Amino acid sequence: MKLVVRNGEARRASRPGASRSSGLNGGLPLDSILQGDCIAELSRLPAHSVDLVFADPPYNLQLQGELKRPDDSRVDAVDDAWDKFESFQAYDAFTRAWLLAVRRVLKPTGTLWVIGSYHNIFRVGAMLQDLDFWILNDIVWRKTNPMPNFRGRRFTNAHETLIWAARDPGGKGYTFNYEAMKAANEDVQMRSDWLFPICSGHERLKDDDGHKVHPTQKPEALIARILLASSKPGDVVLDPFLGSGTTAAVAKRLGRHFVGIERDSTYAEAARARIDAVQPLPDAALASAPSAREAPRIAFASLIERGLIAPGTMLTDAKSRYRALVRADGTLSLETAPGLGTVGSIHRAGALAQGLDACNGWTFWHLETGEGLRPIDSLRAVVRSEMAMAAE
Amino acid sequence: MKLVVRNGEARRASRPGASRSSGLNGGLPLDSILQGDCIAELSRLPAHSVDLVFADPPYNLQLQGELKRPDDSRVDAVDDAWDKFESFQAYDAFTRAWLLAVRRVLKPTGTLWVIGSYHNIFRVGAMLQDLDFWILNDIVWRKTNPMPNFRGRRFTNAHETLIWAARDPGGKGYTFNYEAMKAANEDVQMRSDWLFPICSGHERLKDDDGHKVHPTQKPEALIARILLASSKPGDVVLDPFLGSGTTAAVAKRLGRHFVGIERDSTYAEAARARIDAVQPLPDAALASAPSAREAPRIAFASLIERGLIAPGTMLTDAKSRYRALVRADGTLSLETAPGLGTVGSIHRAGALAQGLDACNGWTFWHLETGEGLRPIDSLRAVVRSEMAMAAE
DNA sequence: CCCTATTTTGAATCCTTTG
DNA sequence: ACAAAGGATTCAAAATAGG
Repeated sequence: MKLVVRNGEARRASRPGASRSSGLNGGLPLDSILQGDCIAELSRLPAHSVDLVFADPPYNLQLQGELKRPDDSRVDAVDDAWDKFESFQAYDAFTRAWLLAVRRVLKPTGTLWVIGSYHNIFRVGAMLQDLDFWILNDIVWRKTNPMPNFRGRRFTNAHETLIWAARDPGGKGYTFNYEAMKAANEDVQMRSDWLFPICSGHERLKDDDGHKVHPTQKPEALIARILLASSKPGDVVLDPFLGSGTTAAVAKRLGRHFVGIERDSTYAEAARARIDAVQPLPDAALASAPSAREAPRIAFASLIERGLIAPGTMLTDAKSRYRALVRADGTLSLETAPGLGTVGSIHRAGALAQGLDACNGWTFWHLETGEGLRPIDSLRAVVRSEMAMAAE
Repeated sequence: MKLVVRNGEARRASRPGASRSSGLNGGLPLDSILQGDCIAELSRLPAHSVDLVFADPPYNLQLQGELKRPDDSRVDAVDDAWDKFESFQAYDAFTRAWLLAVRRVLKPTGTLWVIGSYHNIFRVGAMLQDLDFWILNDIVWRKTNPMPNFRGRRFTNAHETLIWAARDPGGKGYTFNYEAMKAANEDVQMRSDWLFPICSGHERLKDDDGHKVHPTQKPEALIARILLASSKPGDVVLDPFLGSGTTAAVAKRLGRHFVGIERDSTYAEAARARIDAVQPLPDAALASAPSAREAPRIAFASLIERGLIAPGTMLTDAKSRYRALVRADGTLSLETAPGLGTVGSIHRAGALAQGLDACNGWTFWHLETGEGLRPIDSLRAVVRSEMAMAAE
């Protein structure tokens, strides 16, 4: 029997536009929790319908009896039935099954995130590769406050590993919000090692007796970085092992749709209540950092058509080593190098001038103005802002 | 044909006592490089004779085409034949074969370290588990200066992964120098995430043309931490993929025996010359740190790891009344006071020397430089600024 | 010699759209 | 499908060059 727990808040919070509304979407039950076995539930969903999967599968911890702290108190370890497997073979078969099911529901441009520890992550990673997923990064979550090693027989296990993979070999077309990640990291590229505290305090779900609802609840900050890095507002995020609902709660807050699958009714119920209480961020707070890649393309010729630059104008590079003449059709003619191959696009001409294979002509070529040399890219910016004004 | 390259310096530097002398030891060719295929060479060695294996196998990078930097310069990729495999299956078969061969030569109490990237480490880790090795930790080497992601399509790949495993399930009896690691880490447990620069500068081996001898030479600081953490002086350290000889050079410096296996004659020859030039540290610099639970906080070891101060260096106070020897694990050994309790952190050693209860070792101990005595605190400032740069 | 500016380089699975 | 073209993209540290 399938129980679909719809989230009322998610519906109320939905914004206009088909891509942002909740509910059934081509057979995909948006913004809801499917209670049941993840492989069975995944197989009911339409193929190629999900943008991002985040999976926190059982770690298969294989703990050897109970662990005590130096003061003889007992460590509350993960000993739930769902984390037990008879053998590595059994764990591999389970991993293979859910990965294949995930693969089917993923869009061709979709990506998968999996988190694990050394107990299981090597098996998951190898299986991913065997199934022709394409690893994009492995990410290390460094914990600011890990559990110490009580016996003093190993290094403090202070991290967990995430794998980020595209659905298909050579994966192209996936979402990576490079500029946003860079901006969030002091304007240098975001690295593969992330630092976050473990989930505790108010964020940690507790039952009426004050016991933690789920033994391995992940911090929202970790999931938020994942969604902000590799999905867009309105995307569909699926979590096949929803647990306490962190993925869904963060997805809702960040204006992404979610589909959660959870077998355990206690977890599913706690997740539903948690998600209902989430207030989505306003659109303005979700606007992504401007991406040069996604900006509309402008043909150099259109600058001429708009009168921003006249045919016959001479362009130079920043150090005035090369010169090129602007022609009426939007091509450049190199002044210095005579003969064939001296005419071409701004990019081709820049490459030819320097003897390189490639060149971004927008930033290479400059125009003499009253205030000195300026890159022709500044003219492109003028066109883009004019287009933006006209569109409103 | 087997060529055994014996290292003369290693013989001359050897100390009295069977466990520290070089040469054939029950069939184990100590302190030498075996030139040949690692599986063939391993199978010739006596079983259960090695304490520690460090392995840096081919990563199977599977690079697609050439990559250029934004300035159009070409990235010098690892495209050597030894890194190419036909398929994951072929790589797995190779991995299985060398792991089994390593397993045979390891003592029952021996441990194995393997380093890799996401291209291969998941397969290595899964195979380790399949072969009944027992994973103790996975360790993340965070690079202070990784190569950036030039196309802005992924997170900067800023780390590599190491797996530390015992030979047998439930592994017992292995060496872990807990106290030394803790003392080297500001008196808190050493974590599973380590920060080191990549190998460059003077440490990087270059040929007569100034080209790097080996494309993937590892930093000595990384190997030193491994040997200091998980081996004892006099132990036998084996590297089945010796390459430029980092493992052997560090082992010799730290008073461990080494056995290196390398197929490529150019690499083997470069390694031999490198190892010959290594001066082993004096015994006094190697004795293990005392198990003092309440040792004072120090970060002194990081100066050693970063090469700002060499093990074996003599420190004095500002008026040159007391002297102490710097040891590889970051502790000091007082020269004047014989007997027990003369080894400890820089603070403890300073207090002991003066007969006081406490002492700030950073300002007490000085280093002779060309410009006179300088407090070691001036070196800490260097590390602090580096760490501040690397921290998030 | 020093100080500053520029160039080089490192285990990398590194693009997208149009025709 | 494939080929061609547009045009977007780098951080830390060491080595080298210039003043």
